[in-house]
Amino acid sequence: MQNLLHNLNPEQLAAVTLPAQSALILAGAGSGKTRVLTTRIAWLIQTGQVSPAGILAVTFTNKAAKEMLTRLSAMLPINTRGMWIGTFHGLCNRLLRTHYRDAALPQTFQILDSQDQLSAIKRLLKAFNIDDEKFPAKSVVYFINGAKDAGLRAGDVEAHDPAERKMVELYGLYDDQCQREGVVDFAELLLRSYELLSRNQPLREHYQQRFKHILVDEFQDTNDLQYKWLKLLSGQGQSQARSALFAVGDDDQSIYAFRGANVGNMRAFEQEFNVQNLIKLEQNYRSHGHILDSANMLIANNSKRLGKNLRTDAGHGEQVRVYEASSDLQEAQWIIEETKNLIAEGASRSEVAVLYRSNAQSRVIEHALFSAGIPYHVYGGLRYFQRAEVKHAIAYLQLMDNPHNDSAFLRVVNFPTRGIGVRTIENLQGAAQQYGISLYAAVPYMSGKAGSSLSGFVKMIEGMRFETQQMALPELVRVVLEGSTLLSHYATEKEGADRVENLEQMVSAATQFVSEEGYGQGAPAHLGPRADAQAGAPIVNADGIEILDADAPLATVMSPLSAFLSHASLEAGDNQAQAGQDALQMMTVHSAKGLEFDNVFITGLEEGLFPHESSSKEDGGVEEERRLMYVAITRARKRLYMCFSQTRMLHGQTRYNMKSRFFDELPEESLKWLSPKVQSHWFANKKSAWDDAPLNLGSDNALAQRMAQKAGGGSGWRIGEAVSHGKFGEGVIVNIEGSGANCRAQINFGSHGMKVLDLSVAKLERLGR
DNA sequence: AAGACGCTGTTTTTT
DNA sequence: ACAGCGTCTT
Repeated sequence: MQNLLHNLNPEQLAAVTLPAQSALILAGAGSGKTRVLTTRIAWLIQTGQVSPAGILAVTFTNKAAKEMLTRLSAMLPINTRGMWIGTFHGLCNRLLRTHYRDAALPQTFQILDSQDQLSAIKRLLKAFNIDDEKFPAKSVVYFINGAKDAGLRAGDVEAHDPAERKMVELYGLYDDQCQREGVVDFAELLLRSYELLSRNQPLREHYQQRFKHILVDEFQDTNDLQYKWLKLLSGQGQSQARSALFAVGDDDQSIYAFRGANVGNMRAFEQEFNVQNLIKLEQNYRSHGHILDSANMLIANNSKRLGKNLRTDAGHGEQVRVYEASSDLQEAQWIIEETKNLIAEGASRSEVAVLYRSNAQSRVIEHALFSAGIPYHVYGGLRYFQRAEVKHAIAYLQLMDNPHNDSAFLRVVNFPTRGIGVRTIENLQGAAQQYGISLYAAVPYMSGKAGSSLSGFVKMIEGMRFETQQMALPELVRVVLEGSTLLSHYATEKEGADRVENLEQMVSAATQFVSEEGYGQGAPAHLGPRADAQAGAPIVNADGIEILDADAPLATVMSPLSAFLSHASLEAGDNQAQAGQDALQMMTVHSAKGLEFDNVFITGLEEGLFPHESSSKEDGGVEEERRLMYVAITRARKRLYMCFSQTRMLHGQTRYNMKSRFFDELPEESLKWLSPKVQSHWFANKKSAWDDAPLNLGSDNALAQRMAQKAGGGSGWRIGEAVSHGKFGEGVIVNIEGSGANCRAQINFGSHGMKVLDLSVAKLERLGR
C-alpha cells in the first residue's frame, strides 16, 4: 500500500484516501487525474473497504476505460474482471443483455450506430410519406436524440406547435419501428437501462447495494440522462445508505455542450449529493511555465468557473511563439519550416502536434506536409467498423443473429447485386407494412420472379446460419465473407484490394475478440451464451424471484456473435492503423483533449475560425471556445506555437480575418512574436506576401488582375487592409464596391460583426498590423 | 445498375 | 472548393 500512495502530492493523496462519501475532484489539465482515479480504486480494494465487485467506474470513451483497466492491473495483483469498468454505453449494454426480458428487448437486440440511425429515420419518413423538406431526417434525429438525452419519451415531450407535434409523433413512430426490428440506438441504451432500473425495484436495489463506489471520469461531459442514471444507481435521495459517488472533472475543459453535455451537472452534484469533499488538483506535471501562464490568464476571462489555477515546478521554459502569415498556404509553409527545425533539434515527429479548430483546415497543411515529404497522421477519419465493406459484412452477420433488423436487410439484400431491384423492395416493404412484420418475414408473401430472388436471399442467410451452427466466431466470419460473395465481389473490382484486405482483417478481429472476451476459442458463435460459463450466484429478491446478476463475463449473457456485433457498434475501431510510422500528429482541438505532446502548433487563430463565428450566436458560445483554446494550450509540454493568417480559403472564397481575440487575453511576456513587421502592407510591398506563398498565379498579367480586384475603386482603401473604427473597433476590409462618392466598404469587425460602411462618411483609420 | 449531373451544406464527436 | 447526396440518364 505504501507503494500505492507514494509519490502522490498532498491533494492527490487526500483525494485517493477520502472516506466513502460523495466527492468532487476538480482536476486541472495534466494534474494526474487518471492516476488519482485508478489509485483510488486500488486503494479501496487493497485496504479491504470494498471488493472488486463493489466498484463501478464509468468513462466516456473505450480508450479511457482501457487505460484505466491497464493501469489497475499493473497496480493490483487481482483479476479486474469482477469490476465494472467501461463506458456509459458499454455498461448499459451489459445491463440490458443480462436483463433483456425485463427491459422488453429480444435477446439478440442490436445496436444502431449514428449512420444506421439516420438511415432508419429516412426509411421511416419515406414509409409515412413525410415531407423531407419540412422534416429533414437530420433534424428528426437531432430532435429524438435530444429528447432521449434529456430522459424523455415521446409521451413526455411537450409540443408547442404543429411542427413539434409532428416531431413528437415521429419520435413515437421511430421507437415503435426500433422495437419491432429489435434494435436500439446509442441514446436508447442509456434511456432503456435507466427506465429498467427505475421501474424494477428489486433490480435497482440489487445494483444499488452492489456498487459501493461509483467513480466517474470527465464528469463535466455528462448529459442530463447520464447524470440521472448515476443518481439512480448511487441511490441518491434515498434514506438508506447509498454508494459513494466519486466524480472527477474539469469545468474548464467542458467542450461538448453541443452534444448535450451539461457542465451544470457539477454544481448540481455538489448540491444534490451534499458534497463535503471538494478537492482541487492544481499542480500541473505537464507544461512549462509560460505555457501554463498563458492557459491560466486566458481562462480567467471566463465567468461561471468553479475556480482553479494551475501551477508548475517546471520553470518558465520557452515563450510561446506566435506567427502571423499572409495566407493559409504560407501558414502551412511556416509550420513545415518550424517542424523541420524541431526535427533537426532532435524532436521525434510523433511529439509534434498540429491542432486546428475545424477539419477543413487540415487539407492545406496536409498538402504542404506531403510536398515536404514529412510523414503525418490525421486523426478522426473513417474508423474500421464504419467502412462500407465492413458494414456490409456486419449486416450479414446481423441478419443471421436477428433477421428482423430491416436496416441490415436493406443494406445487403442486393449487395453484391443479385437482381433485386427497387421495385421489388418497394413491394416487399408494402407487404411487411401491411402485415406489421419485418422485411425478412415478409419474403414468403412475395410471389413471382421477384419472390423467388428474394427467397433465394433468405435461403442463403438460412443456409449460412445452418452451416455455421457449431462453428467458432472467426470461422463463422470467414464463411459469411465467402458465402455472402462479398469477398469475390471486391476481388473482381479494380480498386477493391484494400476492401478485400479490410474484410480479411475481420477474421482476425473476431479471433482477437474471442480471446479477449473470455469465450473459449472453440465456443460456438451462435446459440446463446456459452453453455459452460459460470454465471454469478443467483440473486433472489424479497418475493422469491430469481434475478440474474450481470457481474459475470459477457459470455454468460450473450453469444459470441451477439457480443461481437455489439463490439462493432460500440467500439468502432481506429482509423487506419498507420502505427509504427513516426509521424507528425494532426487533429482537431476537440480530439486532442486528453493527449499531450512536447511540441504543439495551434493554427488558424482568427476571429471567425477560432473562436468560430457560429459560437458568437449561442449564449456561452465564446466561453466554450475559450475553454477549447484552454484545452489546446494545455496539450503542450515544452514548446507551443500559435499562428494565424490574414487570408484564408474557405468554402471556395477568400476570407479576410482578424487575429483571434484570444491573443489579447494572453500574457504579453509569455509571447514571442516571430513576425513583427508583417505583410499587411503587401500591396506596396507585394514581394513579401505573394512570393512567400507558393501560389501559381500564372503570369504577371494574372497577378496584376488580382491586384486590381483588390484595389478599391480608387478609394484609397484596399481589400484585406486592417482598419480601426471609433465604434466598432478593429476590422479588416473584406470588400469594396462602387467608386468615388458612392464607394462603400464591407468590413469584418470580428466580434462586432460584418458592417458595410460608406467610405466618404465613415471615419476609418489605417492600422499597420 | 453504373455513371453523370446538379443541389446542398460546410464546428466541434463518442458511443 | 468540395464532398456527399438524390435524381436522372444510358
